[in-house]
Amino acid sequence: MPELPEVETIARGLAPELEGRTVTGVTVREARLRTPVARDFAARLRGRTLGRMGRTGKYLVTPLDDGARWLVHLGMTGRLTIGAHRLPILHDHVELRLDDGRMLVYNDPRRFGRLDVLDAAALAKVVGPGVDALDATLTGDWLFARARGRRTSVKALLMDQREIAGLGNIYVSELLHRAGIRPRRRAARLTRDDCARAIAAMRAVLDGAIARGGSSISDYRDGFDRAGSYQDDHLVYDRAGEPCRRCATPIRGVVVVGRSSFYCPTCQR
DNA sequence: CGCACCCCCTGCCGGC
DNA sequence: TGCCGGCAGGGGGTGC
Repeated sequence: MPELPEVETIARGLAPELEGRTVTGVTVREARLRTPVARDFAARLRGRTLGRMGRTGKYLVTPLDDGARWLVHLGMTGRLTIGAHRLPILHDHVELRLDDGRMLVYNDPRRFGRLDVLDAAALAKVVGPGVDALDATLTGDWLFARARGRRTSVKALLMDQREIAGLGNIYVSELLHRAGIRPRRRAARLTRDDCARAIAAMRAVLDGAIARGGSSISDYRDGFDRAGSYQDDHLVYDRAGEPCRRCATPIRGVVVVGRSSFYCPTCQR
């Protein structure tokens, strides 16, 4: 579910609420996430004061006062919300109580997410080498260089978190439409100009989505349990058969490297 | 190396 | 109406 704009929205919303707060209690109700919650998770978080929550790729990262980092990945259906104390509801797997009387709840029906407390070295391994999609060093020339000699599709390259961290299925479809590039195009066949347009489109799409609080297709909610609205601005994602908003050609839905993909056969080549 | 395919899970939707 | 198959925004592993 959550890609960069959704994770960024959560981080921006929760950071000022959490900074300086101390974790007074932790309850792990269900540890069987995709990566199981470690046995000492609660012990490593309890009593810690939280620093400023940030985002790298699709990970939420919060520094702790002992030098470790609290890490959250939302998988497909994870939600991390702050609010008044309440009784647990279905799929409330982890609960953090704060010294201001509120609590943070991690709810995740599919349990594909991850919660961990890691030192800097372990965190770097988990997060991987990918350059964050909003990093200013990403340029068309950078992408052009990374695409040289690659036999894979442009879609697979852009979705590869070891290359660019933060893009997922929705935003790759959206940015490729704006850049005029079909998702199955071989990465190595991108021109320098294609790459420049792709990077510019990526920034425009991500900035637009963040401004709208992310896309809420079904599950996504921000840190205050509010939906985003960028799904109303989608030009191609999940619009197979509907008219292209630029040229009215029916949008095509195809499968590329195992993921549903959407493009306009007229606007994209 | 790249990809198809499998897995992890629950929920929802469309077809019958 | 009810059941069942297919599919879903993520990521990791295997084997060809």
